[in-house]
Amino acid sequence: MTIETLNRKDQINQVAQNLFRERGYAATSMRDLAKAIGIEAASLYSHIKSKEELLQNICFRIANEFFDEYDRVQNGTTDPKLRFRHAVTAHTRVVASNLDASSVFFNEWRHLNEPSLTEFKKQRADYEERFKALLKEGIETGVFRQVQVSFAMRLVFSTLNGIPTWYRPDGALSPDQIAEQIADFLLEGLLNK
Amino acid sequence: MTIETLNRKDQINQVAQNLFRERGYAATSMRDLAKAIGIEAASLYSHIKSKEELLQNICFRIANEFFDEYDRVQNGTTDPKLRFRHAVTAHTRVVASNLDASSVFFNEWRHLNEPSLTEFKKQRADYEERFKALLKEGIETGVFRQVQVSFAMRLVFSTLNGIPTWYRPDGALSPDQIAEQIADFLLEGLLNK
DNA sequence: CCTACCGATCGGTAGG
DNA sequence: CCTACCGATCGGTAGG
Repeated sequence: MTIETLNRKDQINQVAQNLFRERGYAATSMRDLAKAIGIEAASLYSHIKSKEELLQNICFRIANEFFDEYDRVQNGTTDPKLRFRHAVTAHTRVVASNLDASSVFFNEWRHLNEPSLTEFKKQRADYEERFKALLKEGIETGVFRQVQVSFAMRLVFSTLNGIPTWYRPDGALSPDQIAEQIADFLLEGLLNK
Repeated sequence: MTIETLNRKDQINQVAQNLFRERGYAATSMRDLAKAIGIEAASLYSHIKSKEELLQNICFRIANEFFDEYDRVQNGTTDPKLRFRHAVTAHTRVVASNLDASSVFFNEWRHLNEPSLTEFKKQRADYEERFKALLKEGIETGVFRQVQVSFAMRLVFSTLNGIPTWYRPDGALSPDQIAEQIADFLLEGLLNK
């Protein structure tokens, strides 16, 4: 594999991320993708195997980033409040640094075929369990209120996974800044107490 | 228009809501829809004008429900904290009572064509402004913390609009119960203070 | 990376 | 509500 085809392959993946996010996977044709790159649709298949392979690459790459970043920030931290805060900022960092790909991860995974679909759901459930464990830890140590763990986990992820719907990297807030503010919001709420 | 075709039309709209939610608008064919009902695809067009008309009906019906329910609960309330709480519970009630349709409203609106697309965005922006006004009111009266209004509004809607991803009506919590708990979560946060 | 092409499927219409 | 059908477009392959 030459350097030229490697670069072209990266370009295909990047443009696919953007189109899948903007129009949705099903509404994006391979001809749309080829046109955005400037080649013929048939030429795409010199670099990739199928349309679904593009979706798989996006979904599992982001899944890996979530796990890697989580492990990185949890390493050595024991304080429940800080552990939760680090998990939130790690997740936010991955989302804010991969807006196209994370949007596809959140919204287009249902178009995966088996066995990828089952594997995807499994990894997502494993990741969610990590956040549930953090919430449980915080409640048992009295740091968090007596919330229902599964319910709180869903609300936390709703907040975090909604980031691509409004965050613009050219805006006033950097990824680290929104990560801090989202953590504050989840921990403190809106009330002035 | 006979009673039979009216019922059939309602049935088409209801099944379309469900399929558009489960598979996405673009990935749902008119043949899928017809098959789920038990008629031929061509027969759908005795009751509806086009596939997009189905999407328009869903999106604008839900938009109207959001406005109507908001107006209903705000009527007469002046306390900032209560006004916000009522807005959250009203929104949650509409979502939890229309899980299929509200999912389509949140995720499939981009498939609307002009001029519906512009009209949809306008109505959504108007609705969001109402929540921003409530947040601003709460901050100015010292009830809420000094959060950035636009940012807080986005986080609130992320939480509320994520409901269809996890809420199951056959679960332990009723729509009114989750509405209360979500309002608590948004106001109080996670910390045990 | 292209031209040429494949069978399948799409939203929708004509006519009854 | 059906049969029969339309032109357009889909993901992908053969062969160079």
